[in-house]
Amino acid sequence: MSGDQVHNDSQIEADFRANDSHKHKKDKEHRHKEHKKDKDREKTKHNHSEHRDPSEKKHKDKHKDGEKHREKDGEKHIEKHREKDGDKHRDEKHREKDGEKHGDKHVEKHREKDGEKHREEKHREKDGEKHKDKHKEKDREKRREEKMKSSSGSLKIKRENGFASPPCIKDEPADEAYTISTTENEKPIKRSRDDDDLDYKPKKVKTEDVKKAKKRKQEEDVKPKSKNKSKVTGSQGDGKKRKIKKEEEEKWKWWEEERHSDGVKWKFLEHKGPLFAPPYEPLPDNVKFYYDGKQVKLSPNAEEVATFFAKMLDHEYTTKDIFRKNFFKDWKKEMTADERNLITNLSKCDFNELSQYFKAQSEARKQMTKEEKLKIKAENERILQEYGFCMMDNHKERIANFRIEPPGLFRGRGDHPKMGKLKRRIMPEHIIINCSKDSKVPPAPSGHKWKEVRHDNKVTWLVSWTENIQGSIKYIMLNPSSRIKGEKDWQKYETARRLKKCVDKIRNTYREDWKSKEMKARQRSVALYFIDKLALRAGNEKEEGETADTVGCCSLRVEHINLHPEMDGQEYVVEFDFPGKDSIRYYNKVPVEKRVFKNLQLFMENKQPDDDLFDRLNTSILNKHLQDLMEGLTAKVFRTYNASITLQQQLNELTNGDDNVPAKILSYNRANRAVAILCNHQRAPPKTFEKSMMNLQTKIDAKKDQLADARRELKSAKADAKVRRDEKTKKALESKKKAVQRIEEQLMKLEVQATDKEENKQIALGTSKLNYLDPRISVAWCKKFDVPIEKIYNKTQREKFAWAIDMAEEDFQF
DNA sequence: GAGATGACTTAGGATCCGTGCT
DNA sequence: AGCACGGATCCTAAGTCATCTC
Repeated sequence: MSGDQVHNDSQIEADFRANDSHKHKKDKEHRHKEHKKDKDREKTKHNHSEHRDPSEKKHKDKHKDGEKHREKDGEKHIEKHREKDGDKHRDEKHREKDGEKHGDKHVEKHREKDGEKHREEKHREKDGEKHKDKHKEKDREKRREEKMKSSSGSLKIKRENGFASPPCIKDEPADEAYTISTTENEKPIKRSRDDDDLDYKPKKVKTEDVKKAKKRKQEEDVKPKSKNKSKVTGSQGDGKKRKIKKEEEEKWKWWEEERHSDGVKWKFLEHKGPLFAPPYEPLPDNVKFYYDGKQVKLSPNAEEVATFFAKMLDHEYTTKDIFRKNFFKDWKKEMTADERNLITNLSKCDFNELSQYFKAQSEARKQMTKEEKLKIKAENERILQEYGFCMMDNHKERIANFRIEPPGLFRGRGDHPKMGKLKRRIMPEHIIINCSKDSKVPPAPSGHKWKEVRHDNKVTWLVSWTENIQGSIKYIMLNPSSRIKGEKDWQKYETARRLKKCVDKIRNTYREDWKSKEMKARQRSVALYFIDKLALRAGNEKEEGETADTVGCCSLRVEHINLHPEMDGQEYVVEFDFPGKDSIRYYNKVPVEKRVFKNLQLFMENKQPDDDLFDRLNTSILNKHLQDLMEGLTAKVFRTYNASITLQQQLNELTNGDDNVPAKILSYNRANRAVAILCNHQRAPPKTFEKSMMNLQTKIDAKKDQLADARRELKSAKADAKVRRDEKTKKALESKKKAVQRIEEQLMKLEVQATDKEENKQIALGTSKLNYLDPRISVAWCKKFDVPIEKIYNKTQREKFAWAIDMAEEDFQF
C-alpha cells in the first residue's frame, strides 16, 4: 500500500469520525444494543455454532467438537493427514486423471493449504468409524466439503469457485483504470443496454428483459397465445378430447410465444379455489388427557390445540422454553374459563395418551391393505384433478399449493421468538380469491363466504390469506412448470448473463470505491465485494424480536467477523461467523485484499460487537446503486451469476469426455457441489448416513475380493494358455479377461458412488440446482457429453426446466 | 427518506413412496 | 412379504426486492 493510500485512509477515518450525520444508522445500532443487552454475548456466539438447533442435539454437539478441533489444531495435522491420505485410491486417481490437467490442481492446492480438514478425520476417529481407512480418499474429499459447514476448509473452495472471474479481483487495482469511482453520478459504469443483446435466444425471440418487454407491450394486447389456443378452448367435456388436449398442453412451448407486457400477468384466470384443511375430529373417549395426574375432558377447541402439541411430543421443539411458553399462552386462549383455571402449568400436563394414539394411527396407516391404499391414492388423485389445476390464458396449468395450510403450532427455525404459537385455522372468510372477471368465480363452501374476490391481473396468485403469526400474506400460486414461473426463471438467468458482460467493470468500480472519500461508498463497495466474492445474501433489516436473529451482508454486525492480519500463513484474513437464512451458520475464513481489510478495521473502529458493521448501508441503498450500474441488477443477481458461472467453469474443468457416464456424473455432481459450497447450502446429515456408508463399503470390499479372485484366475488361465495353445484355453482366457474387466467396472461404479455420497454428506445440491444454476448449462453439458438428461434432472425438474431442455444446444455457454 | 406492505423466490426439513434386498 | 433406504415430493418458513404511504 502506497503512502498516499495510507494517508488517504487516515484522512477518511478522520472525516468519518468527525462526520456524525448518520443518526438513523445510529439509532439502528442503538436499538440493537438495547435489545441485545440482555442477551449475553457468550450465548450468542454459542448459538452460532448451534445453528442447526431445531434438529438433533447430537448433531450439534458433534459439530461443535469438530469446530473446536478445527480451530485448535488447524494446520499441523494437515501434514499428517496428507501422508495418511497418501494412498487414496481410484477415486483420487480418477480425479488426477481428469483433474490434474484441468483445473483440479488448484483445488488440490487448496486442500493442502487448508488445515482444517482433518478435523473431520479426528472426528471420525473419535466416532470409531474404522471403515474409514478404506476411504481415506473420500475423507479427503469429504473433509474438503464438510468443513464448509463447519469451517474454514470451505473457504478455499469457496474462494476458488466463488470467484468466478478471479483475475480481475485479485490483482491490485491500478487506480487509473477506472476514474469513475466516487461520486454518485458516475455514468461510466452504466452499461448501456446495447450490450445486452447477449440474451440467448435459441428459437424465437422471447428473451427480452422486463423493460424491453414493456416497450413492446402492445402486441399482446391483441392476443398472447394463439398457437395452441384452439385445443384448449372452452368446455371440452369428453375424455378423449381432454386427453388430447392434455398432451398438447404438456408440449406447450410457451417460450416460443410472446410475453405479456408491462406487468400484466394474465388475461384469463379461472380456478376452483383452495382446498381447506379437514375439520378437526375429536378424540375417541378412551384417549385421555391428564392434568396433574387427574383425567380432564377438554373442550373441543382446547383439545384440538392439545393434539397439536401431542403430535410434536417427540420433537425437540417441545423441550424449548420459548416454544412451551408460546404454546401454553395460546392454548389457554382456546380454553374455557374453567379449563383456564384448572390448567396453570404446562409441566403438569400429560399428553402421552394422545401421543400414543396418533402414533398408533400412523402405524395403522402403514399397515393398511393394498386396496385401502389404492383407494386413498385414487381419492388424492381426484382431489388433485379437481383443485390442482387452473385455466390461465387458455392453458391448463398446475397449481403448486392448492391446500390451505392446516392449523398447528408454528415451527420457526433457529431461535425463533414465536415458535410454538398457534397457527389458526384458515376459514373461507379469511380468503381472498383472485381470478378474471369473465371467469367462473369459485363458490365458497356452503354457509361461508370469501373475504373478497378480486380481479387483479398484475399479480400471479390465485388465492391469498393473512397468516396470524407474523401477519404476513400467504399465497396459492402456480407450479414451477407453469409459463408464469418459467418465464420469470428464464429472465432471471438472462439478467445474470447480462451481469456477466459487465461484471468486470463493476468489479473495477467497487475496487475503486474502496478508496473513496465517502464512507458510504466505501461501505457499499466492501459489502458488494463480499456479495460478489462470497455470494452472500443482501441482508435486509429485520424487525427485532419478531424473527430469529439472522443476518446477511448489509446487516452484518461487528461481532460477526474477526480480522486476522496474518493467519495460517496468509495475510489479511477475515473470519466470518454468523447465522444466515434459516439460521444456517456461515463460517468462512477468507483472505482479502489489504484495502478491504483496512476498510473493515475502519468500519469497526469504536463500535460495539452488536453494532452494524456497515452502518451507512442497507439493501435499499445498495440495490439502488446496483440499478445504476446495470438495469435490473440487484444483490441477488450476483448469487445467481456466480453460481452459474461456477458450474460452467467447473464442468469445463472437470469433465473428461473419455470417461464413462457414471464418472461424468460424478464430475457433474462435483461441479454442482462446488456451487452448493459457494452458496452455503447445507443439510443435516441423514440419520442413517454412517450406516449406509458402511453398507456400501461392505459391498465394495466384497467386490474387491471378487476382483482379486478373478485376477488370480486370469493369471492362471494365462499361464495355461502359454503352455497349451489350444482353442479351448484361449477361449477360457478371453472369458477370464472379460470377467475381470466387468468386475473392475462394477467396482469403479461402487466406488464412485461411495465418493459421491461421502462428499455429499452435509451438502445439499438440490437448492442450487433448482434455483441458481442456469439449466441450459446442464442441458448443453448433457448433450455435449452424451449423458442422458434424466441422469441430471428428475421428472419434476425436467418439467420445470422444459424450456431449457428444449432450447439449449450443446454449444450453449452461460 | 423511513417504514410498511405485498409479491415473489429461495430454503431445509418432513413425509411419502417406489425399489431392491432378505 | 416385509423392510430399509433414498430420492421425490410436499410443506411452509424465511429471505429479497419493489412499491406504497406518510
